[in-house]
Formats: sequence, structure tokens, C-alpha cells
Amino acid sequence: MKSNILIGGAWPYANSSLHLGHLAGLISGDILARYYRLKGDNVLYVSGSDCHGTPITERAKKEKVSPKEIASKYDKEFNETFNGFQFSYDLYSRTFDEYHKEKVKDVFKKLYDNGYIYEKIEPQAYCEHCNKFLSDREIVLKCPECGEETKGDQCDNCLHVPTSEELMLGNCIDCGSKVVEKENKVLYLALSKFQKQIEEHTEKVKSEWRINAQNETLKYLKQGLRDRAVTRDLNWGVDIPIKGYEDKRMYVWIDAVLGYLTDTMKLCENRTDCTWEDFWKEGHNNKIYMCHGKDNIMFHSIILNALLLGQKENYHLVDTIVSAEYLNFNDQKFSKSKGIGITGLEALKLYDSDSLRYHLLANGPEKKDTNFTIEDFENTHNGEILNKFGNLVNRTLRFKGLTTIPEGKLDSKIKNEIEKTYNQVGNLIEKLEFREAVKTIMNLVELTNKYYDDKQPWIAKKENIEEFNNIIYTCSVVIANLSNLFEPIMPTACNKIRNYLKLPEKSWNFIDIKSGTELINIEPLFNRIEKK
RNA sequence: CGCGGGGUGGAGCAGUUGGCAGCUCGUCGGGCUCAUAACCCGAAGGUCGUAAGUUCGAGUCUUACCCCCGCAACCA
Repeated sequence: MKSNILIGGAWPYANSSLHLGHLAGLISGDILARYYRLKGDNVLYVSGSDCHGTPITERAKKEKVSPKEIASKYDKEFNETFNGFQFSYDLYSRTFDEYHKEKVKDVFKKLYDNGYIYEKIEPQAYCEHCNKFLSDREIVLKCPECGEETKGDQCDNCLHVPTSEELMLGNCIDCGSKVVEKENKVLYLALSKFQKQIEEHTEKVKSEWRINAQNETLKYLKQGLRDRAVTRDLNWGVDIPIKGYEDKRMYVWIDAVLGYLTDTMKLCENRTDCTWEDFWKEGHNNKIYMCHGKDNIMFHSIILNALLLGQKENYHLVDTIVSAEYLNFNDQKFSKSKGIGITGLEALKLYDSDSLRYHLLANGPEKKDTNFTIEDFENTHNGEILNKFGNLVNRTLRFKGLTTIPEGKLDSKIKNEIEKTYNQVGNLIEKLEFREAVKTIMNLVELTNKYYDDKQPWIAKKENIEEFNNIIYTCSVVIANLSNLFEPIMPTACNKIRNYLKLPEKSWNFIDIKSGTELINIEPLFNRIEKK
């Protein structure tokens, strides 16, 4: 029976370029999406650019452009990056799309009507000159601990976090005016009311999660969920659909995390074969995956679920949190200002997306931070992908003098291994162990290279043509099946193989091939990276 | 006692419920010529951070200690 599988890739914040670390985390979603599609399930894989919020607003002000211009610029770049890396999103949208904003307002309104959002009046820093409330980071003050001039969210020098009383002694970052205290209206999301339901749900599903997601979520649950402010004094964001809040905007995380839902709704509007409820309501044989970095965990395991529960409409909660650790670059954090690391687009100019995908997965930060170096990458590309996999394809399909796939008998032991590999790799992917999955497919490649050497087709060709045909046929069948097995990881190369062997639709099960297929225009799958 | 992640052959790592220390790369030696100097076979190389404890048995469990990395900011 087909399952309805929704896969959400975290929405990147449209304020800086995507680097390999982002991609290392997000690629999990693409693997899952491609795998489940091969298995024949109904898959929706969605994401988009997170475009609202304070950082973009501040930057726009600094650069004297509109927030939308900043966000649009990065949104465009994100699209190029994801296309380049062959992410197979069914929809990649943006949080400033009207459709998204309208649907988010509906959700917000319902939370309010159901009593999960309440008003609170609290004193807040205010600048009378600029005529606005100030967030912590919009206040400058002399740090009471070390005396240095610093921003209000945290002292750059001594890491002291100013108290709200200390903040009232600061000045406006824009005009320098003395901050005054003023009563402000704020809407809070009553997260605490969902404590029990989220605890129960987490207990039910967490065994499938990676350890970091379990720990992080349990940490919040253990200390007790605290209500969160969900309005901000900004003019860039989703409007608050509540009377008296016309001048405020929604907290970005509420808006962004609902993008998975609004994307689904949008997609299903144009479809006849499914409805958005198939993916988001209970009882549709459905499963929801969320893929992101470790700092995103609680927003998906707690806040999103709270928003869904608060609708009181039989929503299906997030099942599986796929949370990555961090990828470092030459043992350091990716850092734009320090010039550490390379962006996805830069990497694509230098290297094949297939190889990058493979390496990011084989070396992925699944259980702990891992390191990316150009040297490691080139070793993977030349030594593993090209020498083992590329060469197996090449030495078989471009065997000297070979023009068609011969009629031959498939080695039963090899067939066995192929079937075993489908099983093992499928299990590993479902267990989110992509590193091990990659390794397992590569084992089949290595095993086939051994088989090839043991059988010595170059001798058989002269002495026993029937044996030769069997060897080439067997290896070709392996290659055909590798085009399925590697499809979630290296889609371009797999596509090439399908063209070479004129294979039918890709799928996640053993496939045979037709003898007599002409072998024309066979090119190497990968090109060697020449080392300087 | 701030929090978290680590210490396993030259490098990078895997070791799930305690049961003969593994993988990839590199090095050395050999084989092969279908293939992109690619492929295959073999070898060397480890007191598993230190010390104590539990156990018939500890890389794995307990305790203490040592060392490395991240935890301000654009940034997952």
C-alpha cells in the first residue's frame, strides 16, 4: 500500500549564501524524497526561502534597499544552488508569497480563536525619537560587567547578557537617543498548554530520531515548555490578523515553520490525485519528515507540533526529525567574514554535483560534526567514485570491441548480492544512516570489480566466448541496478546509465536488462580531477 | 563544579545489546592488461587518552583524572 510521505527541507534564511554546511544537512531530505519515490510512495518534498525578520530588515536599512530586494536576491541564488545540486523539491517557494502569508494568517487566527494565543502588556525599551520599540540588539549600552560599549543582546567583549533593567539605561542604536520604558502589547503562544500532548507524541516517535534531536527536545520538555512571544515590532513580515495589532508582524519562526503546510496546500490545489489533508491529517497512511541542522530541532519537534495541535483539527504531527550536526571546513566553522569555506555555487563551478552529493553524504555530519577538506573531496571523487564505480561501468560497457549487450546468463551469486543490497540500503536509508547506505552500495561495486578480475573476461573473450558473454552480461545487470541504487545519491550519473542501457522507469527493486542493446556513445561517467 | 562534542594503526573514521580490534586512504610487495596509471591479491603498522573498579571476559559498563574542539558576531 502506498504511503503519503511529506518531506520538509529547512527553509534557509535569505540573508547569506548557502555553503556546503547547509547543503550537508539539507541533502538528507533529497535522499529520502528520491528513495521513497523509487519505492512508489506518494512523496511531496517541499521547502522555500525564509524571507522575513529582523536581520534582513536591519541589513536592508544599512544597504538602503528594501527587505524584499535582499530576500529576493538570495531566494534567486538559493534556487540556483538547489537546482545545481539537483534537489528534487516538488515546490520551493518563499515566505513573502501572498499565498503563504494568507494561509499562515488563517492558522494564526485559529490559534487565537482556540485560546492558544493571548495578549500580554509588558514594559519594553522605546525610542521616542525614532518612534518605535527596540529589540535588545537595537540598543547600545555600556556593559555593566566590563565597561565596553556593546549591543543589548549580549556583550561582544565579556559575553554578559544585559538584564531588562540594564537595557533601559541604554541608547537607540540608530539615533543614539536615551531609551525610555513604555508599555507594549505582545501576543504570546501558550506553548505550555501543549506540554503533555507533545511529551506523549515525542515519546511515541522519538526512537527513530537521531540522538541529538531526542536530547534537545527532551531538554526543553524537561524544563517545561514556556510560552513564547509571537509578535514583533517590525514592518517586514506576515501581518497579525488580530485587531489592535496592525502595526506588528509575526515572529519569523512561526511563519517559516508553517511553510511546509502552505507549500503542500499550494501544490495540492493543482493536483487531482491528492489533497493536502492526505499529508497533514491523521488517518491517511502518512508520515512527515523534517530535515535540518541541529539548531533547528526544537522549532520542528516542539513549535510546529504545537501550532498543529492548536488547530484542533486532527492534524498529523511531525514523525521524524532528521537533524544534522555541523560540517566544518578545514577544521573550522564556515564563516563568511573570515572567508572560511566555500558556497554551494562556488563548489558547483569546480566539481560535479554528483560527487559533491556523494561526498557530503559519505562524510555527512550524522552523529557528530565532520570535516570537509578539498583534499578529502578529491580523494573521494578520484579514488572512490571514479576509480571504483566509474571504472566498473567503463571497463564493462567500453570493453574493447564490444558493441552490444551480449546474450548471457546472470551469475546467481551476484544476483543475490544485488537483491541483498536493495534490502540493506533501503533499511539504512529508512534508519537515516546515509553514510552506511553509501558504503553498502559501494561494497556491491567493489564486489563486482573483484568478480570481474576473478573471471578475467579478457581471457574468456579469446578462449570461451559464452563465458565472456555471461561475465559482461552479469556486470551490465549490476550496472543497471546501480543506476537505481545510486539514484538518490548521484542522479546525473544514474541517468546516463539509464540512457546507455535504455532502461525503463527507475525503481527500487531488482531489474533485468535486454540483450542486444546497442552500446553507443558511452562516455566515462566522471572526469578525473587533476591534482596540482 | 557553565553547556556540548571528541580522544581507536601514518591520515580520516566504524565499532549497535560487553565475546578473536575493523573500514577507507596512504606505505611496501605481487598479479593483470578490459578499463580514465584505473582493477585485483598479499604484507607491515594499534599498550583503543591515563589510572583504578565491576566481570570468566571491557574499545564497549562504573569512578577519578588528562588532553583537544565548539558555545560573541554574518553563519546550521
